[in-house]
Amino acid sequence: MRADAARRRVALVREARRLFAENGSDVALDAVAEGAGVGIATLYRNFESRAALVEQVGLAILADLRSATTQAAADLPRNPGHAWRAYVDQLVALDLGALTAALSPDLAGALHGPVSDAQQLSLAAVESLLVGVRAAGLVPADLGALELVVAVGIVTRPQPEAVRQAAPHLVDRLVDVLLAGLLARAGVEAAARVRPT
Amino acid sequence: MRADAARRRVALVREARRLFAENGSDVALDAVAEGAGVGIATLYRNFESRAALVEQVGLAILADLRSATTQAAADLPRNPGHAWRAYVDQLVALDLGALTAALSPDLAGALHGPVSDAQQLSLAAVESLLVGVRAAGLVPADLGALELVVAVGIVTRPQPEAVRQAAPHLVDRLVDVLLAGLLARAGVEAAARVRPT
DNA sequence: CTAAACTGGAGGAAATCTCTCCACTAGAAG
DNA sequence: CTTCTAGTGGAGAGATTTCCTCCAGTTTAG
Repeated sequence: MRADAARRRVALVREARRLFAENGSDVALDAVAEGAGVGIATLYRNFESRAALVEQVGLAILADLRSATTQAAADLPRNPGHAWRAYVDQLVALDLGALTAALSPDLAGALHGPVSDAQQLSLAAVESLLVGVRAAGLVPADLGALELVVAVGIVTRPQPEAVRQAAPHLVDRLVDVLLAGLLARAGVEAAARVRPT
Repeated sequence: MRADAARRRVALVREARRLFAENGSDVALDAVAEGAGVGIATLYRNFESRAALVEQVGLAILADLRSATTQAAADLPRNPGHAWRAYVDQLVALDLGALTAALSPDLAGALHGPVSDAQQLSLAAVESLLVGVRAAGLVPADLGALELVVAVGIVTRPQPEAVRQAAPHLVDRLVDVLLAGLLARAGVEAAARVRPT
């Protein structure tokens, strides 16, 4: 494959990811091509169907999720509180909204196949990270990996311009409050363990 | 106006509200008419333009918001914790997602006019409710009315089927955790007031 | 420099959406 | 019950959007 062709392919996936996260996966393919600065023909040559493009976007996001998670797992023992907070911040920047909300209709048909495999790997990583996080008392015992990922996806789904303007930094605050809430719940559990009824 | 005509008009607004909340305000008007069980011509006779329909949906939601808020304000003195919780649960059932997320692009042009007036009234009501809620130590002092409304809108925006299936009851849990987080933050503030640094 | 890989975007086909028109249905007043 | 008229539904023309192919021309690698 020629070098410039590969570059264009990457640009297409990146732009598709951006647009999917912003508007859902039903964006016009023409818009993806234009946004990536390539002709529409190039898109169709690289991705046989819309589903193929969606799949690549899904894989890219899952790969990022997995690497962020491994990183956090390595940092956790040193400073649990800080590592956990930094991890969640990374998740926020990850277009999980695109994965869970926008892509899921298209990915539903791909319950088997590479996306599903990548998803299992990533979720397993998150789950094993959560073992340490729970032990550190940062989240309640019943917080699951899938639940965490979907929750972050919901909170960070991009909002229309008017909303962002009406309540700037709202997402950051929401994340702060959520983390505080998880911590509080973990605290309640711990107290119950120490002094059982 | 004939009685049956009025009934159809209401059905149209109700169906539009449902569909806007579910899919954003760019639903096909044909779909709204069909969902309401009336012909497309009836829709166009009642609402001159798409914007007129959107406006009515906005007014309906804002009216519900306001009445829920007044109700809660009346209940608050008797039992703050319970009233606050019940209020938030009501907000969750209110299609605020439709108001903030789906409608805002169309409503942006209506910055003056009936929708804007209704919004100011409703937000003023929420603000005055929050005075009591803050005093009861249930939320931090800097939680604003608009922020609360938009936050609930974000969290309750409807999710695609696949997401709902992957993590059922997630929205309920999110709301629980959020309330716990707000409470915890309010607690921190209170502690700081008692024992200032 | 040459061959082969690769490109862009015009444009036809297909789908979708908007909105009008008018023959008809069914409330309401007497 | 009859009559008058406000109100109805849905076909379909026209406008818009999206999909996808085709090929003359450009760019890279060797």
